[in-house]
Amino acid sequence: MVEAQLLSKNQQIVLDIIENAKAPLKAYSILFNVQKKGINAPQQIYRALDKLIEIGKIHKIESKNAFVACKNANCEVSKATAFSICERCEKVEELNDLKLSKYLSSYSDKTGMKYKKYNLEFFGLCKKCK
Amino acid sequence: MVEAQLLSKNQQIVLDIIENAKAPLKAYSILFNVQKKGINAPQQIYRALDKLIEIGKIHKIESKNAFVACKNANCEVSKATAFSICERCEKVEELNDLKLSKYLSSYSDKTGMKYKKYNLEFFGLCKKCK
DNA sequence: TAACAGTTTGTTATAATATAACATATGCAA
DNA sequence: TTGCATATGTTATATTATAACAAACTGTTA
Repeated sequence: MVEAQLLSKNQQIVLDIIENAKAPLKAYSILFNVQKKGINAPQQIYRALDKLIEIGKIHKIESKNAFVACKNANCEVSKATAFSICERCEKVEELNDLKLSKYLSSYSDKTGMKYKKYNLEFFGLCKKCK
Repeated sequence: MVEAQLLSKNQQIVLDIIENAKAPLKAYSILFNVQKKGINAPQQIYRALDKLIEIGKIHKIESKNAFVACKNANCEVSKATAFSICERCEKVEELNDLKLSKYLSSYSDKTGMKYKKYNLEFFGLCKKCK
């Protein structure tokens, strides 16, 4: 059993905001939302984000420079991530498909290079936007 | 048969630089390299990059904000991209694995959402760095 | 040819994203 | 209670990307 990670004050504030958001949040939009709580500088946001990513609590959506909470229970480390992104409404869902993650985690290319980590982003139209 | 796309002057300059580079290039590093050719502003670079991406001549490595030439002959549109990225030396290779691309292109998730496009980035250590 | 639409270019300015550097404070173990 | 790692606060700056507008070029077609 692994201990639950204790978060610092700023880390918890940032995580709460991301977890309660309905869409991926950008760093500066997080910043504007926490200025009432005494966080004033981008550094404070980015430091919290870095830590939260490191321990797997959130993921960065690279194509959007935005951050989402991890939906996979007890995700301690982010090394295998896959997202579904709607190109119209910008809705983002983390995929949780064991078959897909097994396939990709065990993937090795022609040169025999083995991978420790991957990130996959799918784009299309979600149900509502179709 | 599809006609080869004719590139404008700036588009060709930017493409040449990216094609001759051994690693992904960042927009501003491209800019510094073409100032002798009369290109002075980021807009000119980003416009060329946008067009080159649109027609599939180059791809953006999202995790690095950098650009590489497409290695797949006659790639007209970028809708299925996969890269191998070395975390030590930053070497990036475009994967060209028909099995992988078929698997991902035909992937549909539990909700039945179908995807038009994907981008996959694998991270690890390349042969040299292992 | 002249008028036109579409695209590309050039240019200045600014927005958005992210990190450097340094001083101080806090938690906690030896 | 000292020492160390981590977290915080703060100012400044680097990096990445887009807005907005005017001018030039290209290929139609009236």
